[in-house]
Amino acid sequence: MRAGASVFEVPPPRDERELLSRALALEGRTLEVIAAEVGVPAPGSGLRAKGKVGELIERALGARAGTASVPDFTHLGIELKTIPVDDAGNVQESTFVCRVSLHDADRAEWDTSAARAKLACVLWVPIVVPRDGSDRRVGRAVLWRPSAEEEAVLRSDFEEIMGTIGIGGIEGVTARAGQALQLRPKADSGRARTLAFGAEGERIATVPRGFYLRTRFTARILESTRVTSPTPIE
Amino acid sequence: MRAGASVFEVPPPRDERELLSRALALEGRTLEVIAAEVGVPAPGSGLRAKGKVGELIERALGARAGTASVPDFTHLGIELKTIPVDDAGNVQESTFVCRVSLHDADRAEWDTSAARAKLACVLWVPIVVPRDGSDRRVGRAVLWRPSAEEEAVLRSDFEEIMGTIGIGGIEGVTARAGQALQLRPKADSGRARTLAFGAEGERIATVPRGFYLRTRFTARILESTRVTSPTPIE
DNA sequence: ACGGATCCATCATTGGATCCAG
DNA sequence: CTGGATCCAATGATGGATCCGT
Repeated sequence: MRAGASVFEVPPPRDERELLSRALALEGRTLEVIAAEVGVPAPGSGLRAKGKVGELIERALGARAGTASVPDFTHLGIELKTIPVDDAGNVQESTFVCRVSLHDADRAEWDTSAARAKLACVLWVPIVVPRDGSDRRVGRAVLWRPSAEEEAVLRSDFEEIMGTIGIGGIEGVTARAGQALQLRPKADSGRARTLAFGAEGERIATVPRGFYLRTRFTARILESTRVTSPTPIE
Repeated sequence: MRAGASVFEVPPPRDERELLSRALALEGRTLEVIAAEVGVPAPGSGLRAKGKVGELIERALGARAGTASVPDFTHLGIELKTIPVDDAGNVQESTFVCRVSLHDADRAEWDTSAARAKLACVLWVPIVVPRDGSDRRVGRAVLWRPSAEEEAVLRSDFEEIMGTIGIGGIEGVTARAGQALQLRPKADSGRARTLAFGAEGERIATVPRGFYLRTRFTARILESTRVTSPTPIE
């Protein structure tokens, strides 16, 4: 217990096994309980809490959220993502992946992209949000690496979207493009602007964008490892 | 040309081939043109036209719609269904199959049901409804008989729904039941009533119901024979 | 009441906008 | 400006209601 360090601070996990085992140990605990254990105020529900949950779980697993420029478990090559699910385990939201640089999209390649690096290995920690408004709890964590099929879809989406941006078509790209990966605004407001190029090569100012995983893509990842299978015939 | 008969009257088709060939020949024609050819006023678009389109196509194919108690192509064992689709060929609506007798549902069996008979062989005639409001046209007709898999789904839905009604559970059956076949009101208004039985065997008055095919089930039937495949990866 | 269907208010989905801390 | 995400108004899907002619 050194001066200046919280008595509750969790050390970084030494390896993948330790990280996963810690994450699995959180299953069933409410966010309030976990917050108390790591010594931070409990994140409020709803407003004023975006991003707080992710930071709480990072801290609980030893990522020392918000204290340095080295987030998540970079030393293990693992990305942490919390993901809201309902009582039945259904994924409720899309997942932010990374920002997209619009001004040099013509040189982007999937194999060397930030998107691919972020998605190479993800520790998914479901946050169960009960419909009746009772306390949020942690669900069963899943450590995921894309299958060949999944990566093929991601690559295809990436190339389609970046290709369109690369030829000056950013203004024609909506969140409807992409089976798994989609492009959406990533800014504090719709008035934020960043540099891009138009169809004639002219400089244009447009809202910053980021890649997101569609809800249904993440849903499949979590379903494939769920204990009770809902057997969807359709 | 006999007295009393329309000069435009189409004779009944002699066989399946002739019927299908006539239906395929309608592809691309607008409803207005077909109406003029068979000598009836063009069905209005939207309101005041429910059912009119089906009767127009019946007449154009030789079913003599609305003139007798023998509709469709009973002599060939073929049911005609017009089905609205958008410009891209996407099915827009569910399809009425038949009314359901609620008071003797406990004795109903799929093999001898009106629903199975109606769906044994269907000539689907797509009606293309352009989004821009331009004239409706006939699409490419499809003659369909359920595959073993399709019939298994239909049978399962039928048995589940009729089973529930049979034990007095009609008031618990909503249009959410059934993968392919669903039960919905079939009446001129929500105040119409017919005889059924409740959970204690008591007589109850409830809104008349009918079987309908879900939009997505019909969509698959038409997709499976569509020339240009949209390649849905998901 | 039956047989031909479509209409439309309500619910579910989701694309685009936004929130917070460092 | 970045990394952590959720919010919510507008669009889409569909369950229940309805329309017409015989």
